[in-house]
Amino acid sequence: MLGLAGLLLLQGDHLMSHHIFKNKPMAAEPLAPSQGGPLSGFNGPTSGSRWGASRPDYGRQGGGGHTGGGWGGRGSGRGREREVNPFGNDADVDLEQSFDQENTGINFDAYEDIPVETSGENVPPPVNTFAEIDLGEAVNLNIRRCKYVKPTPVQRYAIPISLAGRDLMACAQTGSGKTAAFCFPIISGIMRGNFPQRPRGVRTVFPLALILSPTRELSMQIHEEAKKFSYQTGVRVVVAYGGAPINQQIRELERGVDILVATPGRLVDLLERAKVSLQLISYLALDEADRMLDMGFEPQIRRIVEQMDMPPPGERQTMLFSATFPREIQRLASDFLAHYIFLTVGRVGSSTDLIAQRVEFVHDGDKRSHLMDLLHAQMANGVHGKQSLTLVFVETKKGADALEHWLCINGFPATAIHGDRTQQEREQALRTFKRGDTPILVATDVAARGLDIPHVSHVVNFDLPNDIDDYVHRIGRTGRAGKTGLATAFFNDGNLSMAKPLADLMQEANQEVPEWLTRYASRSYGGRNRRAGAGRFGVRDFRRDSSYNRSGGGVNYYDGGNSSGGYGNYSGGAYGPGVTSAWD
DNA sequence: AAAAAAG
Repeated sequence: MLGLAGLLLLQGDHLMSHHIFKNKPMAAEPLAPSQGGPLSGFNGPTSGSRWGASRPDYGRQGGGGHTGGGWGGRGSGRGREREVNPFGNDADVDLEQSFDQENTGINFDAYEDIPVETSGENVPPPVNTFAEIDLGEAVNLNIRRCKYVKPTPVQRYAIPISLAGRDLMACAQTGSGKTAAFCFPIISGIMRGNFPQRPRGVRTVFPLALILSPTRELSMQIHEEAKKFSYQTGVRVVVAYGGAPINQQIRELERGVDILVATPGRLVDLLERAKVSLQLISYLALDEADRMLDMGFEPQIRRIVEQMDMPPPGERQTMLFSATFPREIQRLASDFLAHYIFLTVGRVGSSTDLIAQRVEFVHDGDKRSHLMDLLHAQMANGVHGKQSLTLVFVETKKGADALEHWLCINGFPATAIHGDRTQQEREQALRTFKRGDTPILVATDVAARGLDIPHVSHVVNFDLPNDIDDYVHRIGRTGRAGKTGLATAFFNDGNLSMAKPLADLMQEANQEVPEWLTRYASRSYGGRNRRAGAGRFGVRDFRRDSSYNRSGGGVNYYDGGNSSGGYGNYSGGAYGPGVTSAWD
């Protein structure tokens, strides 16, 4: 390890003789403010210098070659195999069109009303268009290839914050466009930054950015997206997760990695094998942080972030994303972030129009035949096949297998995804489902959050979850990208604790609440699902409430200028199933 | 209680 560090320093010093060494995580002395870089930039103006200084250098040599960041570095002797085009063959179709002329049929108005609040010191103002953000030509091209027309609310706020080098605690739902929000600044920062030449000839790799996410499929999805965003930028993205052959992943890593997307368990494994060093991490993004803690990942995450060789807060840029903001996440935020900006994005109010929610009283023994009725009705309506997928959530892995089998022997092409299936089976299930070969997917909560599967027109809560947040996440798998969706829940005496939160949620979403459910709700069982003081945003910056903000600053806290307009129009719906976007 | 994630 010491030898490695020495080698690294040596190479770094060598590099410094030709280049401004802006980004030096290992340096003991603080960075000069004028050098900007992702590690400073806390005081507004310095962030500008970063751009100014790099601009002449920026643009690089067209495709692939670039200075500083990038996996090969200059003059790398490594063969540069052709980068697979993640957009397919028609990548450059429509590139002539300008941003504002494109129309992909997405219901953009759905995003106008979403309330956004920021707090913290010197919050950079939000942008309204991608054109206002200087992400660079290559990334701009990819934004257009992705057919992104304008930034989602979380992107409008988070990207400028991140580009200014600030740490970010963002409370946003899946589907709000988070992935792009943290990927764009990371990619652009890596392209522009000058990073030390990474040592070659050693078996350890030194990524510059790390993105952690709770499930393997989510990591895969982030990887897919990040590859699109970084196409032809020379920035290399590699994914590592469990259940897949580690040696293959190690080989991928050894071919070079700038951005590493990983699940915590596999990353710890790679770190223990010294295949990966976090010494040069300049950007750290934790996605679905609350989910990761729910899953008991806190020890692994703390191990990765605090007990390995990652630069401390302030020397790296950290972005923490979480749908909720309970105490444990607040602790994580104060431990992992430095002078962070707090950003909270309300749920998409208008998307309540996009998901029709139904609840039916079904005894456990009747669920199968009831599901069959639903599926038959769906087929009678001619909605099946690729354009209309049905996602059925169940409580247990065993239940998932059983239901899948039962559907299959009854002539319904179904597959299943859960944690007891092999990774191969899981990926295969997702593939055949997406393709429409098996238009019915039976899933446990492994598929509840974050997964973006186009054309899911019906989510069936065969077994209701015990947590209303999980319900919101599940039904959010439909009604995406401005399309309408249907969510059906089977309710019975086993779901009494869900009666009130479910009835409240549906009411707020302007859904018809069955009279029998209202009756159950009024009896108010259980208290676990109360969402205390959630209000319009569900969460608030806890620093406002306590003595945390000891500097007594807070001058700009809840600075009206940084809040989006349209609160007046926002029709409550704090728990609306705000999970629609074309952009996550 | 169940789910997820390292074998």
